[in-house]
Amino acid sequence: MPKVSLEYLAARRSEILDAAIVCISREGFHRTTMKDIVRESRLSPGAIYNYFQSKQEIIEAIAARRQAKERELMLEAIDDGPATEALRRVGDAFLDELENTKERLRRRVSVQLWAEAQRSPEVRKIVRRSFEEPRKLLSGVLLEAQRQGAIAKWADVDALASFVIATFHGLVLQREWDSCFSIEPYKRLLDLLLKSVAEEHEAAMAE
Amino acid sequence: MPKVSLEYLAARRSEILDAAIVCISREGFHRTTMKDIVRESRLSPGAIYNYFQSKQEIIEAIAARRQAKERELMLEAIDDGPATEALRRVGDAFLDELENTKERLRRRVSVQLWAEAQRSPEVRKIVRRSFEEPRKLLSGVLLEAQRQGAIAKWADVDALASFVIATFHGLVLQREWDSCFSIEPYKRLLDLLLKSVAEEHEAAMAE
Amino acid sequence: MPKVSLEYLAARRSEILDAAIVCISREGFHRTTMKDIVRESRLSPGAIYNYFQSKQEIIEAIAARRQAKERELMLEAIDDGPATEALRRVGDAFLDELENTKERLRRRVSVQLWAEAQRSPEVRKIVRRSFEEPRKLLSGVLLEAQRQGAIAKWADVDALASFVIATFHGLVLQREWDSCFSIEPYKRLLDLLLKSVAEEHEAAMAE
Amino acid sequence: MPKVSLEYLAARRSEILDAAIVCISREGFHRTTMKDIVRESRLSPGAIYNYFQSKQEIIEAIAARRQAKERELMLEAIDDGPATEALRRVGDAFLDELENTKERLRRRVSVQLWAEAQRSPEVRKIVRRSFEEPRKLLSGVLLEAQRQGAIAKWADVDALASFVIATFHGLVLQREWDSCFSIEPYKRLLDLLLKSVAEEHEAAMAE
DNA sequence: AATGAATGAGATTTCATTCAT
DNA sequence: CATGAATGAAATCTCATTCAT
Repeated sequence: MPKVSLEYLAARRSEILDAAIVCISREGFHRTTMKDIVRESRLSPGAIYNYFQSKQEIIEAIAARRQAKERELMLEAIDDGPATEALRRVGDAFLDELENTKERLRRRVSVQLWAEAQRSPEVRKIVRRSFEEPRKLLSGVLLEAQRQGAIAKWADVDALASFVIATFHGLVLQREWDSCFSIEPYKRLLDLLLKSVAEEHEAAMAE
Repeated sequence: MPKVSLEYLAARRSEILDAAIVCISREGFHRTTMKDIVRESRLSPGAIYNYFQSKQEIIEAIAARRQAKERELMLEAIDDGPATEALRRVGDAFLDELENTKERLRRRVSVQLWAEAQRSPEVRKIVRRSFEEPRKLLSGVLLEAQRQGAIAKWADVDALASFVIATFHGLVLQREWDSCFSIEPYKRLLDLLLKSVAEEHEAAMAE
Repeated sequence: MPKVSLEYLAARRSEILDAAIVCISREGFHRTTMKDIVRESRLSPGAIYNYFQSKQEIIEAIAARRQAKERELMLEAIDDGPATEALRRVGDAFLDELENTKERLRRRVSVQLWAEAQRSPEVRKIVRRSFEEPRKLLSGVLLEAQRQGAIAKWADVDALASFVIATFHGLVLQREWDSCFSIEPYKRLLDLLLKSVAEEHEAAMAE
Repeated sequence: MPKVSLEYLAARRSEILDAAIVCISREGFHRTTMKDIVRESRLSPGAIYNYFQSKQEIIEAIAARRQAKERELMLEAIDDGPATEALRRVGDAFLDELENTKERLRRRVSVQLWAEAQRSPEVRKIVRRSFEEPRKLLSGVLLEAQRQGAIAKWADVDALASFVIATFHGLVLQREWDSCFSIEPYKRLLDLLLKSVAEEHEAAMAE
């Protein structure tokens, strides 16, 4: 029987991850030392190692938590109205989040995750899931929209889903470095694209 | 005055960078040790430090070389025909490169550069340039296309340039992790978008 | 006055030592962590620290218990028959034990005690006693045997006692690592030695 | 091509082992820190790790060097005269060494090796060899002595070799802890044993 | 210029021990 | 007395960098 509740343990774990995210968003994963995380979390090295077996496991946990969160966000956006408008809702949900300060912190960490995924099989597995799962969810709802006539028959909904997600990831990067960044123009171009694939007479994607 | 020619020095520098890229694409920047680069370049630590003052300077040089190369590639694509078709040429040039094996290696390193840019001001400066310069070049040629009537007056060419570049960066990431990745669908969607902004009667971006 | 009986306390102490012996025989003293002992004893760290002030105290207690046990074993063997046959009885008692599985576990720990005695004064004191006391007991009974004429006058019973004990310790080590180990030959050689020192006409040890 | 000669490298390696032996003989293997060895060897941590991959590898190298040295010592003693006297020569060689100050240092480390052999397969392999090889060499020369008639036909030379080695190992331990230790009595008892197995009429070991 | 052995600061991790509950 | 989460000193090992040759 545990001395403290499972909730307590989960909360502590989460606190450590929060502290780690702050550090990693500042200095990157590899320049963040365990000492940094110790300081930020106001715990001791030993305490942290009671919750995570290694520094590597921390970045994996961050990746997993992130992936779960994004999945949730996307499911909410998808289910929150008619399928015909789902893509717009998803776009708004994710794009609006980009302006949120805390979210920007997490997006900085995402870039670190991408870099780490290139060498860590564990992180790669999770990052890969965070690419494929949203694409499948989006594909699914776009297919439904297509059935309902909101998207033209000739459109390739899988490609559309991939395209939209790729654009979003590119925006995450631009948000970081582009000095004159603003969301609005992207929304308009996304809308424009949506309208294009809605038109029956268009045949660009047909084969 | 140097004992060996400047060409010799530049060639050696370049060799070291090539070796470093191989290592970094395998293990990431921070997990790549100087020893790794020494082994891959078949030089000695001392030799490498004759060409670069630090490991950090190596990643900066990689970023700079990369940025110059991309600039060149874009200039070529832009200048290689009528402005009205420039975006298509640029898209093809960059997208086709994604399938090139050596290029994929370099793109893996790009992800490392993005991660490193978050903490190193030097790398950030170069990465930022590699975001902004292509955007300006693209904006310029799109503006020209707009003047020539290939793009509708109401279209925001700056946003369009940013959008296209964002999409491309997202593709670089998808190329890494998405198992069922293929370029063709993206090209079609890009074409579709181009056609949308070519049509006078469309007013989505008007204000 | 204690809340629980002294017997209970002693039993718990003993249980902890048993658990520690299992761990130490597996991984050695220094590679055995308190966590290991906690797991093996099915207690908690705090509980163990109620019975022992430190990990060091545990190894000391093991040494002391071991020493007491050996003393007892030797006293039994000595007192269990005529002095003239005592050495043979002692030899049998200890050698036969070497085949006992549980005893082998303890003998493995003995080797750890020897190693630890080299740096810990406390352990050294006990280990030293476990060398000297048996030697004195054995010397005493051999002297008695000599008085009774079973051992020749010229024989150095102290040296003989030391010699026999040294051989036994060497066997403990061989038992560990020698693949083709068997007790019988040693018993015969011991007998042979005994007969040699029993013969009046022999003068090898005289000077 | 190496910057320095192979001899230089071997000498450095050996110096490190010497330093380690001093430390380990003082504090035992596990209480000896790399810092201790660094201090004693007047090198830096990094330098030591150029010669050994880990602390564990240091103890293994010590074991191996020790084993080689003992082998050499035994071969010398065996070959240095008639087989009929070999056992006496071996006994003298090893026993006399016990009084040597530097050798005592090494013998203390041997005890640490025995303890470490219980958990490290690598060390165990070497320690095992250091038990079995001397036994075989001794058996061989005793067999030759037996052929030459110096040892009775009925004697079990394998057992005799094992017995002698066991006794020696026991002495190493007694040398450490027994306050009134002296070599002479052991030599006499060894001689006595030798004479016993030389006599034809004795039949104790016959079967 | 090139070499590569040496440096040593600093990183990650362990684990004996404590103490609030 | 028991619990087990927390502590933090200290251990092992790494690796960017230097410098005598």
